[in-house]
Amino acid sequence: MAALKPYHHGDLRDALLQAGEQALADLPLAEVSLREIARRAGVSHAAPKHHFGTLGELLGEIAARGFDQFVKTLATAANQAPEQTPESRMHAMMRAYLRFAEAQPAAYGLMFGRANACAMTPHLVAAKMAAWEQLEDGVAAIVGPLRAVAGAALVWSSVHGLASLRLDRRLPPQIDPHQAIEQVGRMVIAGLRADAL
Amino acid sequence: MAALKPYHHGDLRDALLQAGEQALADLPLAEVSLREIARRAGVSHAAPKHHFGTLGELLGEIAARGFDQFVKTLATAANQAPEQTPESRMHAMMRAYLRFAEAQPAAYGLMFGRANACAMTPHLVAAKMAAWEQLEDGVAAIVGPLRAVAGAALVWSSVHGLASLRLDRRLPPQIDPHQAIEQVGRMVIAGLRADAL
DNA sequence: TACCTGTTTTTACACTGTCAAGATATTTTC
DNA sequence: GAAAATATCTTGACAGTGTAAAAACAGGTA
Repeated sequence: MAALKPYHHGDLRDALLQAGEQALADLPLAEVSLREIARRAGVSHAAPKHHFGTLGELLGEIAARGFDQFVKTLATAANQAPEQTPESRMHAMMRAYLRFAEAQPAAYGLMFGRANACAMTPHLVAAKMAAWEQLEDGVAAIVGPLRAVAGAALVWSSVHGLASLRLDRRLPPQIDPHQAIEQVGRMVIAGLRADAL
Repeated sequence: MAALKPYHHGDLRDALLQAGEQALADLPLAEVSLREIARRAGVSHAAPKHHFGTLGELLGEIAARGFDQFVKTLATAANQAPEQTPESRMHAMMRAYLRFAEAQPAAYGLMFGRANACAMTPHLVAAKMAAWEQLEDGVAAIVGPLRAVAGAALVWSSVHGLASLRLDRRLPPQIDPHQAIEQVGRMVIAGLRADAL
């Protein structure tokens, strides 16, 4: 149906998001420009303006999609954990978190990195909240609801720290991140249980 | 002695670094441009070229200076810890780490944030290594040298994660970071000791 | 003096995000 | 169906960026 170059793209909004994700995967973040994304989508450099006011909002929407996928990934990881104890589920989520960061470093950078890049679109706010609540629920299953907030801060901090040090290549070379996540996971959970006593 | 506008600045390299640090403190990172720094130093926009090839190297040098200060700050914090046990010294360093990040968010962002911004100048590499070794020594005093690497990964990850979530305002509002660092510190040290058994 | 070397400015280029105005398609209304 | 209104996309422009090359200037040296 679509002619070779119809004036109206038909689904440009989604095409821009996909082009943006692809660009994020191919290029360093600094080179992902509005014009580059438009180029990849085959439209003029000002075409995104109508669908996303600014570059920040476009990236914000991409980050929001990333969070949606992130939540699903962690949920299935927890559900497929070998033993269905709270601790085992939590450790599985931590592993999945690191794998997600490694598999989609660009999206992860947008989602958790310095927020300069993307704007806080409503979708992004909601998706981020969902991710936090998922984590807090998992922690609450170990330490109880009262200590869930602080415990979630520990879990998120440590895994996020490991992942972001890893992505920024700021880990000393002798550290293998997958080995580290095993030990970090054990220690964090031990720390949680110690505090729950 | 210095005339109002001597053609040769005399100490432009250092003046640029200071102007850069000031700019980092005043403006969001995205607005800290080479030209802005040059403007603040009162020189033409191409003057930095000769002292620092590119913007990345200028920022890299600023980051390196940040690491130098960082190492000193953590060392004095450890030495002033109330009890001079390894655990108490480590907890003091973790608190100092968070305070440093809060006091100098821009420098911290350069030092630990996504590395896109600054180039890996030799000074930066060395200063970063020094910081890591300082941390690893502190952990080794708790868990022994064999487990120091993994333990340091845990400590660095968790504190860096907390600090960066904090700076990016990605912590849910009910969390006070100073309260969190107390609990996170306790849990991390408990986790270290549990793993050391 | 004249020359050489290190700094700084000037000028230029390609690129960016965003805006305003125009062109074109789709939808709505009559 | 025709006309008018609206949504979508393009063109062109502006101020800003990083970086490079060439020109202007200062200081030291012979």
